[in-house]
Amino acid sequence: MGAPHERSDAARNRERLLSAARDLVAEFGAEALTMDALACKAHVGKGTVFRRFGSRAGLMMTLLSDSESEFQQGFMFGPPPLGPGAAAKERLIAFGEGRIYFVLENGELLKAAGAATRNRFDVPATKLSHRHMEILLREAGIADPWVMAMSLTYALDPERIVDDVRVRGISPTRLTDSWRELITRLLPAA
Amino acid sequence: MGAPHERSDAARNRERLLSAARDLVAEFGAEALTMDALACKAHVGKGTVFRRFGSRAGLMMTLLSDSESEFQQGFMFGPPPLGPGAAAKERLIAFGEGRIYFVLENGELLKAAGAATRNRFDVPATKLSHRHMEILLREAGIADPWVMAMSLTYALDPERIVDDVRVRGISPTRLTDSWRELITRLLPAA
DNA sequence: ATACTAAACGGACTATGGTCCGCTTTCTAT
DNA sequence: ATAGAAAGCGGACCATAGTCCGTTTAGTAT
Repeated sequence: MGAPHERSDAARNRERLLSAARDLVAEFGAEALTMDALACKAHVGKGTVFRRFGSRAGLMMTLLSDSESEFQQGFMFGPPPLGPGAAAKERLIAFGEGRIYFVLENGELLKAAGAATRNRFDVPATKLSHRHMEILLREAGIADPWVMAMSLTYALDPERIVDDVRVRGISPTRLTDSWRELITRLLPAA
Repeated sequence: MGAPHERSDAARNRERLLSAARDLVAEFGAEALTMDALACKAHVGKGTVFRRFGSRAGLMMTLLSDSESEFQQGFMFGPPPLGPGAAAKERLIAFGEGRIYFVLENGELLKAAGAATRNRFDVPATKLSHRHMEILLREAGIADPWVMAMSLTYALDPERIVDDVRVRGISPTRLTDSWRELITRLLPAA
């Protein structure tokens, strides 16, 4: 990405690693991916894996980045009600619904990305989500949008959503309905 | 606690372990406590530590149980507005405030207890909090109290509260104010 | 083509939570 | 007091994330 050329061996190894990681996730799931197995499958030393991605969480974030930036495009530049053009309340409702389905599709990766991080707020996508909600909440007249956005961020925590649906048997619809009720009550009627 | 006598050696070791654990937490903090160090300090085998507490999370929960049950007493049997006697809205506000201060006092232990568990909802105290809020939300006419209580549970996540205050520099007052705003808007005016 | 340098490499090593299982101790029934 | 059974014990062992550092290699300047 930066100016200084990436060495050819580095580029080759990155491709190998990414490809091997995708294979392993596809076959055994993100939970089961170990850094040793990845290094081995990619025919690369363990040190190389960690230099490239920093940590297991970093690897998961890299793996996520495609679908993630697609979702981000949606709420930042896409059509209303998710994108700009609708009222803050409608956008927040759409955002939460979108996020819930996004998490249910990429749940394993997201959980794995958040788990290894000291505070899960370090996940860049989470920061961006928070900022987005903060702006909408400010627009809607919430007194302390930053803190309120944090409450909502945790309410949409990947672990929470995935476990509600997969462990505790709550249907996605119940989650989105409840989110709608939460936002509807939270924000003053239009 | 059940009928069958606890063997005297088991009882002795439990005391040793608890005492050693409290010492270690007091001196180095809960984060820094390792199971090996605990076993060593208590002059006990590592297997004994795990048989007694099951896991690191289990140990932390045991360490918490005193202050925890005190807080639980407060919201279940204590005086209003925290305890029974006040309106659901007031009780929820008081509950959140109490929980925030409780977490700030026992944050390390709580984080450690939640971290090692598969889903942090496994922490018994968390389950109880959830149930308490569920009941109050039902009383206040929320459509899906179980799910809404889960959203609020995550909004009060120990990791969130501790990191907001200690890492992101948010004052406890801002947290409680925002919680009050959240509940006030969420629940219909009395 | 050669020599040089900075980047990249790899895998042994560490830290730590958790498991396993053969040995020891306590309790109880006789 | 003795023997047998059940509970408890301990520490070697395993899995896995992450670090360290001596060695190799790709690019570059001459």
